[in-house]
Amino acid sequence: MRTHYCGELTAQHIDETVTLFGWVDRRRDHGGVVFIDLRDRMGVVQIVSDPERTPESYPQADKLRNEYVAKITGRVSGREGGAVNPRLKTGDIEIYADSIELLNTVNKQLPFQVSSADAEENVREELRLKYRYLDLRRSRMAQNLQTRHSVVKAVRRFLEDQEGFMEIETPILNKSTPEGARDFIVPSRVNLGEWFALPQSPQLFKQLLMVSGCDRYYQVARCFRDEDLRADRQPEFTQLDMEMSFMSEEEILDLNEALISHVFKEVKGIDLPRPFPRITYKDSMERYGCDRPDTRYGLELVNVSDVLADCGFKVFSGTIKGGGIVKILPIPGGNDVISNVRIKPGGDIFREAAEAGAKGLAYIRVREGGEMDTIGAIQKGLTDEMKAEILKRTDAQPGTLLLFGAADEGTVNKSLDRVRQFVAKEMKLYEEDQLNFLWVTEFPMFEWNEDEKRLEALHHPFTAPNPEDIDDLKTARAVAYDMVLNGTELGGGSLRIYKRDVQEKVFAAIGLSDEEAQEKFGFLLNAFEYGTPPHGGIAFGLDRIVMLMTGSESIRDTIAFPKTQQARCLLTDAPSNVDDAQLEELEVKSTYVPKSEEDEE
RNA sequence: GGGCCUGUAGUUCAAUUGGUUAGAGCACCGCCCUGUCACGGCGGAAGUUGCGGGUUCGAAUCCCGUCAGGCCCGCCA
Repeated sequence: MRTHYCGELTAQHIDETVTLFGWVDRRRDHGGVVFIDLRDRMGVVQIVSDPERTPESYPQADKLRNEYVAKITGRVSGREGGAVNPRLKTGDIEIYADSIELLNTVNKQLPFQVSSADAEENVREELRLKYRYLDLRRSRMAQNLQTRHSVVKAVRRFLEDQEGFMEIETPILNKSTPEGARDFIVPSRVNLGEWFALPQSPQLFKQLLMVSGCDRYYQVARCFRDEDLRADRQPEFTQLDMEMSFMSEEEILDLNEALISHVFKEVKGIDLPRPFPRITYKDSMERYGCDRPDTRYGLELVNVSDVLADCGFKVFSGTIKGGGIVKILPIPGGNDVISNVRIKPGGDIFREAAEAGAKGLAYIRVREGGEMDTIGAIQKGLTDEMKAEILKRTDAQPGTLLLFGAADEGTVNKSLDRVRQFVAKEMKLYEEDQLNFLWVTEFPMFEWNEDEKRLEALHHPFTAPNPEDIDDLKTARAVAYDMVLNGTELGGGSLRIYKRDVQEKVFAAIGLSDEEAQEKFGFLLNAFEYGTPPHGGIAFGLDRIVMLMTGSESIRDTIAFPKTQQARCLLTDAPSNVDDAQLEELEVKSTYVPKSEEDEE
């Protein structure tokens, strides 16, 4: 039996006889003495074998190669003087191998090097995913899985042991819901011609659990969305899903700050300052142009529409008269860092703005004494009063570069937000290890969907409207909140509607007829008739949290077996064809025609 | 659906910008070496340059198509 993990041995174990199981991370053969770095999921320890001190094990030690699997029994021995390896956690000790049992060999050339000594080498992700079992042996990925586990463990300890939450599983086979992302659908053999959908979130079930009196529910919940993939989006992902009854918004935010603080303390040893700062959605859009601002740096946007409404520069005044706005992104020190070439068409900063829909980027360079250096048309079009007001509002100092966005509000916000993030990254305005948490609150209930010419729930249609705004639902604020870390949304939630009449009004606002509402959500409306408690909740993206905590660039590096951007599993080659017999039994037939055959017809 | 990037030995990268036999580190195989820890030394094997077509006296390099992977837009309540 194994007595210890390789990576956990220390000087405390000196003179103990231990039995280890692991993989050969590296082998150094000196012709008489052989050193083997044996690795398991806890780390690496050095094994020593030579013909004089360990004659029994030496012939076996000679046969070991990279990634062979071995059982090793031996005595823990302290290292002395220069033999100590301070770079290794187990570097104070080594094991003299009394016996080495070779349990399995590697029979093919390894597709890439697994050893932690080669960790800095960037192996193609395609290969890593095909041989994921080898990739997960590598130290970085093994640590990511460990961190993920530690986060979940900390969440469970906090919610269950300190706060009385209960984990309850909700169904994977569900009724398909309209609104939101595309569903993955599953045919029912028992009910031919009918379909299940995989859950996009356990939203309705967790609300029904509140009706059931479960009071404080959580779940480590797998969710499915059949949409295109990104670095931070997989078709199946994991949410830390919570719902609680009889709690105010304030109490829910406080509990969740405590939860996240607990996780960072347990997993990273970091004490987060509390309470987390808050900003309303409205303020966030005004000051940052987005609803999940990165607050590690300033660069706040300044609205100058009222100042420039009547200015002589037609691009500004015309835009404002046409219902648009003009905002400034002031960049202190930007004059020295950002050349005109980069702001004009063809430049990298222009491109950032243009990709968000901006047609151009007007600019003013603030010089000594508040002199403004800019193109003639702006110079002439602005009065001295306007210039003074701009300097005042932007608090611009000599050296500050003012970038202007002039368009409809959405385009201005989107483009200046992009430029703001781009510039901050390039000017290194923040430290990589900074952690700026933020609550964004008071999201609007709805936004206008131009394509479908109707209101759409911004969060989801079960979100409670702010009681102050109940008279005009269409423009109402919701009691909804997002937790943001360094510009990434970690999670979001809301108080929920728990009265039938309010829920019906919200369905009506998004254009659901009574019949549709009844067909899709009748069970929920019905439940509201039987004593539903006031309740609310939140859901965190576990993959994203782990991504940020491990410094990963993609959530794929936090998931054991992720899909590629084409939504394929390179390891198992899913998805794949199924037998005709399987389809016949389900009375399902594919109408898909491969592209090549289409052309032939 | 769209834009951009990548694909060369098992692997990570080169290849003087279209010019001789496509090179190097690590891995692999063999020999040597008793204190290394990215051990060292000597030698060896290893390539349909993703695939298909084209331009050219000549293509890893240029063009077209295609496949795979990645980043982004759309999409993701």
